[in-house]
Amino acid sequence: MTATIRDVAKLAEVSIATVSRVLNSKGYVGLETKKKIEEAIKLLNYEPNEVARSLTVKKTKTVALFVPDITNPFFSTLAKGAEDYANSKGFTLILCNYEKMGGRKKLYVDLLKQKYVDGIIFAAGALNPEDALKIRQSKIPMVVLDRVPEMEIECEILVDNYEGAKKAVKHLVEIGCKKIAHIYGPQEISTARQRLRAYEDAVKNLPWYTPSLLAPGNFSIEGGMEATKKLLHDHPDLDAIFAGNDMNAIGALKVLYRKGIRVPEKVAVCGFDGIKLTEITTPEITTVVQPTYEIGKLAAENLIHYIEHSFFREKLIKLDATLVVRESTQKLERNDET
Amino acid sequence: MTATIRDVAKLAEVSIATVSRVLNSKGYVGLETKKKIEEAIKLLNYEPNEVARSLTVKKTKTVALFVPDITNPFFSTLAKGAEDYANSKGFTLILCNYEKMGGRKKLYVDLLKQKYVDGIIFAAGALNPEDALKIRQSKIPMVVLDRVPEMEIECEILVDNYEGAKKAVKHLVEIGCKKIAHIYGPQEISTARQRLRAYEDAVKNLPWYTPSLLAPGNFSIEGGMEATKKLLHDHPDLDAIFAGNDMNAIGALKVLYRKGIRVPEKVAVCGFDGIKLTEITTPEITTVVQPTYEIGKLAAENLIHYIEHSFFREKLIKLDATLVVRESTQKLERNDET
DNA sequence: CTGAAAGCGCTTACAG
DNA sequence: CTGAAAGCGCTTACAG
Repeated sequence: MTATIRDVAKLAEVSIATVSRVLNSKGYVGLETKKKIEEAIKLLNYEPNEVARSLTVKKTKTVALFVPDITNPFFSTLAKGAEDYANSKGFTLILCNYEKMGGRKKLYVDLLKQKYVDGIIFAAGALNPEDALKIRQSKIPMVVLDRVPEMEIECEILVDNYEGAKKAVKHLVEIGCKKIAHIYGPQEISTARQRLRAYEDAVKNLPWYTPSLLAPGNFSIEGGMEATKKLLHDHPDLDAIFAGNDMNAIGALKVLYRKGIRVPEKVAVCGFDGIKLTEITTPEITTVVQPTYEIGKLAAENLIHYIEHSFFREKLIKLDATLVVRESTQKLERNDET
Repeated sequence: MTATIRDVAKLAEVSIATVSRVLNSKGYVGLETKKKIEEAIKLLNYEPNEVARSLTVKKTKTVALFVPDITNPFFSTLAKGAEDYANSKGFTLILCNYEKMGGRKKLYVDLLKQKYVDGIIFAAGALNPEDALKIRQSKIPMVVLDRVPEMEIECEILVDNYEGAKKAVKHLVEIGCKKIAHIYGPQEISTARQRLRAYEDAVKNLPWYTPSLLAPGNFSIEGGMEATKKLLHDHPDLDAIFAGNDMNAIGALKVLYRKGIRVPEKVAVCGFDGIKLTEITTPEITTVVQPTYEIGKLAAENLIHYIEHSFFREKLIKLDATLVVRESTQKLERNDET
């Protein structure tokens, strides 16, 4: 049916070992024989069988990406960054959603190991220590886009969530907000913890601060809506919401709009992540932008570098998040005209 | 290192052939021997090597999903539907973005073939006849979520875009719109063509209709913005926009808002697809909802059924799109109170 | 019911 | 510079 290396060898009148050498440009091959072999390859339209190759070299040029939910724009752009790079290197990317996967997660990793997946990228999210350990034991190289407590990771890519969040809260203070609430994300996720901590550090000594200005938003639109309702109920006079992520901010915006509370005049809103959606809402949302596509790309880049050279180029990559001010916090500042 | 079938055989004091039989629950195996083997497997923590297995059975329990852009919410929820199902069947899903892939597309398919990918799902988008043919020649089974001109596809999943679009335009007419523009999508995509045709059929005999009420929007937010600007320029009196997809509608909304044109009072807006975003904008967008997650799931389901049984359960699956009326077209109807 | 042997399509020392 | 042979870890007829 499809040609094999044996067919090529026969046609070129050489051994399969020699064909293999030219295929992998490895070891010496006479110029003449090389020509003959290349012709045969062309003639037969031969393409090496990657599965057979994988069986002997134990590599598949395949990496897996675990995300909590590909449906979240943050993760889909991350995925795109990773996939684009992987593809450019001849790698193939396996998508794994692990939200509420429960026991499946272990199985998934086992399956990947059985398939000789070369490496795994683990995006931020509930990678708890146990899971991490399990994956670690599988010996599959991984890069992690989140801090995993009490565990040495070979390669992490970390965005400075703390500083990013601090910038956001400071900004809100600077524009004159006097009662800033925070919708926090799942506390098993380190980024959510950092953002919360930055908020607390920034406001704990301010006169108006009270812990009831905190509400959980589960990093989702719905969660953001619930949290906002609760916050407004407890603090009708709040004048700003620092949302744990953009989805929360969008939820907040929605509730505020429904209640007829004007943004930013009455309540300013700031998000985190910098997903594209924040540019299309009305008003557009001020947010702390992460280099999301870049993160995905870097993750793939470092992982593939490891796969090909057996060492990580960088052990820890730190990136900054930058505050992008938009309409949702244009409260007191007015520089429309000069 | 890791245990192989040989280790299991040795420990259980049988041949590897017998181990293979219990592994695949295929062929007769004595109860006693089976027990012994199962114990050995447990003891050694043995897990079969899928790559070796693939080499002989020529199947990998892997499917690929081609999408133009995973970053578009429509495709990410489609991907989730496909991945969830694939995973539930022990399959693994490879993500392929093919937007502007150019020559890469062929290579990608070749690569997948070399890797023994069992099947491909091709989402709507620029699957032009040439590409389709190339893929077809690869003999990899595929399900296509789009109409491919002049080509027999083994399994297609089609949403009735024509009827869906018709419902949308009729709705706009019914609420009293007298000058309805349409932002159309890339005409190499059949769904875009169908939506355009439905619009034309619905309005071509109405007195106000003129072809300049059409503008291309490229199915993107930016494209929707451009188109809207152009339409407003040419027709300051237009009172409704039927956008080719939700991204276009979001773009339209944005431009209208910036220009201070109220939606829906002055201009009604209707989208297509039913991505989640349409629920979070202000106003919420009326749209023609496709069963997106379901489409992804059905695609995976039919493809995997084919892979496992060598025939497609259904050759053609037709689904309906339903109009969901929301704020952006609440122009004349008012049923807040009874 | 079970085993020996061939084979899937490659790569990799090892000789020469 | 090139080839014969072993091996990667399975499955699958074929005997028995």
